Parts: sequence; C-alpha cells; structure tokens
Amino acid sequence: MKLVVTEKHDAAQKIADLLGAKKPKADKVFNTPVYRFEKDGEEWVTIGLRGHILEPDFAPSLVYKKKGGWQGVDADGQTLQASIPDSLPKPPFKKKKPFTADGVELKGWKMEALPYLVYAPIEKLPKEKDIIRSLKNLAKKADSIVIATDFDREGELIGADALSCCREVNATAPVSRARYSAFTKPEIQGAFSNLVAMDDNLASAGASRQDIDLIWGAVLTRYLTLVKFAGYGNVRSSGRVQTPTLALICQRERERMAFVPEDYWVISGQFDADAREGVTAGDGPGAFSADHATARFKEEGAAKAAMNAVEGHRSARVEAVEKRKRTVPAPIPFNTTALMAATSAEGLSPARTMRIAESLYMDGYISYPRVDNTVYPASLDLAEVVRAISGNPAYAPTCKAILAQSSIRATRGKKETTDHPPIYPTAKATPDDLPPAEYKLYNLIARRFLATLSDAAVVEGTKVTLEVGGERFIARGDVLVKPGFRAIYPYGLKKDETLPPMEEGQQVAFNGADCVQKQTEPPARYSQGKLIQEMEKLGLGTKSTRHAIIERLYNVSYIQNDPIEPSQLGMAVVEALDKFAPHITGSAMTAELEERMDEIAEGKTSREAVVTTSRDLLSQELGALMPHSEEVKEALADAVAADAYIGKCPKCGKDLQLKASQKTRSMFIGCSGWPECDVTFPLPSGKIESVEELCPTCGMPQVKVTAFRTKPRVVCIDPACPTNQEPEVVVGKCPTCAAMGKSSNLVARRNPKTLKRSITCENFDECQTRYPLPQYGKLTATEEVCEHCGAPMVVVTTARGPWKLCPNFDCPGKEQEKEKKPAARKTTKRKKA
DNA sequence: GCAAGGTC
Repeated sequence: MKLVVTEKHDAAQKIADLLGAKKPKADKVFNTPVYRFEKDGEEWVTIGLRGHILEPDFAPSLVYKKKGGWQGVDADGQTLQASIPDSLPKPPFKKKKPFTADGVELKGWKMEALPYLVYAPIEKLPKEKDIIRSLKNLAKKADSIVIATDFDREGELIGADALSCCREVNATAPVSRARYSAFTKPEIQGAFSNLVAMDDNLASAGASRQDIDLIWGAVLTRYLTLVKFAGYGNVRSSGRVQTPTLALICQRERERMAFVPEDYWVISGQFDADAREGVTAGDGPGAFSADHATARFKEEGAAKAAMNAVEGHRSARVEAVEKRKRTVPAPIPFNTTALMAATSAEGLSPARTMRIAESLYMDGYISYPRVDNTVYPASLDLAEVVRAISGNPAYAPTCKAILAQSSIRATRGKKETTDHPPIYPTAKATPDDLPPAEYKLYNLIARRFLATLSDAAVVEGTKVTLEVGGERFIARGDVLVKPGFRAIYPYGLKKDETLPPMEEGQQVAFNGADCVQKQTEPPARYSQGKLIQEMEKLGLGTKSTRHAIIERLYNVSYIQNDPIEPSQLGMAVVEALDKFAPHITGSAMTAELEERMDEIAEGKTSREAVVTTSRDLLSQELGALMPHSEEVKEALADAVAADAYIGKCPKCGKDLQLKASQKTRSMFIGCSGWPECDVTFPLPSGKIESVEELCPTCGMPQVKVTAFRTKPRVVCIDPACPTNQEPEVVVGKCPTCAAMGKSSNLVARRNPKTLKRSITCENFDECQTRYPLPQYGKLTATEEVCEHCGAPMVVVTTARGPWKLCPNFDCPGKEQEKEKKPAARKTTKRKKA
C-alpha cells in the first residue's frame, strides 16, 4: 500500500480525486478521514494532516518538574547542565536541591532560571495526537510513503515531522516527495510521476525558526510577566513578530506626540455659473465652490490680504478651463493581504475577515483564502468562474459583458507565486444563501474577481481657474465617463464632483469667500489593514499569521481601538525591550533569520550553529535586561496603573482604577487606596474605556461602555447619579400570583449594586417570581401575554431595532425555539464532502 | 501561564 501524506484534509481529498482512476472511497482511520483508491494495480491511501502535528517545547522529562511549569530547572538538571556554555556560571545542581553559583537554593526559582532557560534543550512533542495515531496506523502497513505537503519551507518541515512519526513504526518503507503547486490533473499527475527526495536542509531551516521563536518568546515573555507579576492570566508577551509589530505602533504614536501642529488658513469661495450678475443665493444647479489657488496660507496676513482683495466683488471671470482624461486601471487579483486591506476599509477586522473567509472556503463559496499570489494561473478557467457566479442578478450584466468578449483578459499583480491561485469565488451565492457578514465578504470577493476581468475606468477631470479681484481660485471636478470596472466594484470610490459647464472668458457670480483657520495633522495611526500591509513590507509574520498577531496584541492589552493606539503598557514594554534587548523590537531580526534559513537550506550552515548563535545573542541581551529589573518593574507598574486610571476617588482623593474581581473575574472600579479606602463602583458588562470628561450632571468620572454588538455609550460611574436613574416600568401582572388567586404587578428595574436589570414581582417574598432581562436597550411594556407561560411580553429597543420577547427564562416556548434553531442556520452546512 | 507557524 502507498501512503500519501498531505498538509490538510482538503488536499488529501483533491489528490485522491485527481490520481484515482475511479472515484476514491472515503474512509476513516480512527477519527481521521482518509481516501482510498487504486492506481496502476496498487492500493493508495491519502491522509491529510492539520498543519504542524508536532510542536517544539522545552524538554519536560529532563528539565522541568511538569510541562509548562515556570519554576525552572528540576532535580539534578544534568541535561541542562551539559548545554550551558562556559561563559555562564554553572549552578551546582544536586538531586532535589539545585543551587546557583553563589549557593542560593534554586527550588521554586523563577527569574533566576531565565539565563538557563535560554540554553534549555528543546524536544518535539506531539500536538495532534489523534492524527498522529491515524498516521502511524497507516504507516505501519505502508510499502512506500509519499510526502505531499505544501511546496514551501513550513510544508517541508510539516512533512519531515510526519515522516519522523511514520519512521517510529516503519523504518524501511521508501520515502519520496511530491512537489506540486496547483490542484489540477496535469500538475498533480506530473508531481507523482516525477517524485523527488525530501529536502532535509529546508526542513532544518524551518526547525531553526521554530526553536528561535520559542526560545526568544518564552524567555522574554516570562521575563516581562515575572518582573511585575500581576496574577495568573496576566501574561505580558513578547515575540519575534509581535514585538516589532507593537514597536511600529508605538513609533507612530511617538511621532504623533512629538508632532507640533502648525496653523494655516484656507480660503474657499462660492460661485454660481447660472447667475451672471451675482443675484442668486447660490444653491441652484450652477452653484459650486472653489479654493484659493494658494491651497494653504501659512501667514494669516496673506490670507487676510486675499480676503480683502475679493471683498465686495460680485462676479468672477473664468480664466481657463482644462479638461484631462485619465484612466484608472482595474484592480489586481486579491491575495490575503489585499483582501484584508479592503475589508479593513469596510469596517471588518482582519481577524474576523479570516474567520469568515475560512467558513466561506469550507462551504465551497471561495477559493483557498491564504495566498500570496496575485496572478491567476493559466490553469484557472476564468470564463467558467464567471458563468458560475452569473446566477446572482447583481452580477449578471457584468458577467454577460465579460463572456461576450472574444477573449477574457485579467489584471495581474506583481507577486506571482505558485502556492495557490488568488482568492476568487467558486460558487454562486445571493444574499438569501448566506448570513449578512458572510455575504458582505463574498460580495467583495466576487465583485473584485469580476473587476479584475473588466476594463479600466476613464475619469474626466476638469480644472477651472477663476479670477476675482486679482486673486485666483481653482475648482476641480471629476466625472466618470467610462465606468469600466467601477460598474461592478464600487469599493473605495470617491464621489463624483461635478462642475457646471463653463467656458473661458465667461463671467460667473461670486457669492463671497470664507477664510478658515486649520492646523496641520500629525501622521495618522495605523488601521488594522494598513498595519498588515506594513508588516508584509517588513517581512513580519506570514499571510496566515499576521491577523492573529494583531489580535494577540489586543488580547494582552498592548493596543486598543481601531485605528490602533498603544496602551501605556504597550509603550512601556517596547521602551524597556528597546533599551536592553533591542534585537526583539526590530524587524531586522526576522530579516536576518530569513538569511540564515536560506543558508541552512543551501547547506552552507547548520540548524545547530544558527540556533546556538541566536541563544548567545539572547543570553547577552537578557544579561543586559536582568540588572535593570527594578527599573523595568516600576515602568510596567506605572503603565498598568495609568491604563487602569478612571478618575479621582470622591472619598480619599486617590486614583480610582479599573479592576477585575478575583472571584468572578468581572470588572469593577475600585480605589487604589484599598484596603484603607473601600470605595467601589459596579460596572455594566462590556468593554470599558476611560474618558477624560467628568459627568456634566454630578462631576464624577465617566466611562465609555461598549457592550457586545452595541454602539459605545458614555455613562457616569456613580449609580446614584440622576443620569443613571431608569424609571421603573410596570410590565404587567404576575402569572404566579394570578395562579394563587392574587393580583400583583411585575416591575422592571435595575439593581443599584449590580447594575443588573430584571423583572421582579412586587410580591417577590411570597411568589419568588423574577425574570432576567437584556441589559441594554429601552424597555417598554406591552398589553400582550406570552402564549406559552402567561408572562407579560416586553419590547427591548436597541440599535438593531425593537425586539419583542417573553422574559421568562423557563418559558416552555424557549425550548421549542431551540429545537428550531439548528435548522435555521443551514447556511454553515458544509457543501458536499 | 511562553512564540510563530501550519490548519479547523
């Protein structure tokens, strides 16, 4: 039996389809799907991995008490002892009681262990245990093995790891490597009839990347986390990609802070081409505005002089009318970065984009979403794709026009790789087929695809120069004369600005000018899309990881908002590392690693040599960092306090801070003077941000609250503030009391201690009736009663509109709805396997 | 309780 190992399930299926004479049989080994077929009289089976199936980690059996423990070196530590270089003082490890060189006992050590962690041996541990089990089971019976993972460095490593698993159970089966760059019949058949050898050097290059990332990441993350320990779960991370990315954001913020705005003045005049003598008010079709030819006056005096010069004039002369046509080329095919840049501009974060793209891919609506390529391969039948999506009425006219051409021509980007085709739609979808966010992304991808097959747009720009009292004004207009791709791709489009028709020498009405003082703006913060593009430019991360890295920076509270601003903590982390361990804050480390990896791949150096050099460098920088731990600790503590600052305590004047409850992890506001001062304020659920302005009603601090899927709102932190008083609403009669022959009101109110809103019976002590309520939105009572349980129906109006519901949590109607739900979400069902 | 890289 011939065993074919691919990087992912999808590839295993496609290869089986393309190689088998007959349709392959879908089977399972344990829980892993595999595909069996016959070729040239031999039994074949393909199995898909899930990316990396092994994961490097510090050897648990040799060095640590238990996996993942951050204590340090265990027991006798012999293996570590052997790997520590002579330059580092060797602790005299003894059984059960390790000591430092100075004789300090190391049991339970933390920070002191870090210099040794730099040199700790690394092992590859199983990560996908189920898949490994299935793989080994097949490998046992295999006569030969073909590694058919992706054709790149990580793919080679994934394949080498898989092979090492196979070798544990089958030491002799011959192994070969299939190299393909597209799932087409000729490509795959060609790859399998020209099998090559595994490239061990390339796999080693990938493995050195893993080692270096782990060592630097673990050592610096533990350092930052332990130097100012803030409780379990409060990790201050650092890494080869995330820290330079954070540094980019901080650098931009520093530029903004250093920026000194300059005043300038802008003069804008109002004109009307219909009224020759300046008698109309200037809001007819002939009205237009034009800016002074000096776009920015640096001196107020010069601006005033220009204003004085036009003062009193009622007409202007058209000095020149220039028209110029320019073509706007159709956009190039989408790769991952370009897709994320486009969705970011549409308000969809890169991380969310990739989650949705993954589901669209899995459901068969779009092609593989992780690509660098921006050139459609010749093997892709563009006309067939156009036909496939032409069933969507919104695309039909464009599809028809494209198909009517004798040949279809597509735009092409600069990046041409053979990994996968650029992202294109693979099936028709309409707004009825997909949930809104999914369709939004599908629509963008489908329209972009059609745009890449469309003509350039032609825009006619008009520039009109006007003269008033010796001053020149310039009006500009843009009109789309040939829509081309813009007919199908309206994204990122500026509105047309039309000008009324004018001729040289013509007089138009001048209805006065305004002079506005403005200030130059600091460089803009990065949007998530822009940051991803910048990361790509600098070689930070890959198409598959950049969005996740940015999300990680949000999760550890190094950054906030979009456009992205760094937190005080983020700034402090970059500052501390930049001072003492500058290698981790720049993109040069990645660039250099790439060079070393190329050398390993070419056989010019070894994985061991490269990793050891990197360990020595880290050892050096950690050595510079450790003596300044007090300084770093204070800087981080100050930053954390500044990030948590909400306002001043009304009782003792110290700082009120955002805190997390130890027990429930929920957020509240507490005084930094605790335990002397016990002032606390409850917080509603949702993301909390500090706001500078105090409450206009009571003078207490305010916070900005963003609850899940709601618009942010600014609220006073004091529940007693009049702005926080919600009227109690009588929503109806209590059904429990009614059953007991009594009549009591159900009242909706907010608990001032917990801020939770609920409906309680006035007769609660006796009947114990209480219903939960959504925490946000305006609540109104209705006359209606729930058909299932008799509870009064209420309406909650949020930004998404009114929503009528039965508040009874145990209402029998709820169960029925739950049963209905899975059927309603049919859209995520996987397209035929 | 660490990273980054694959993929779900």
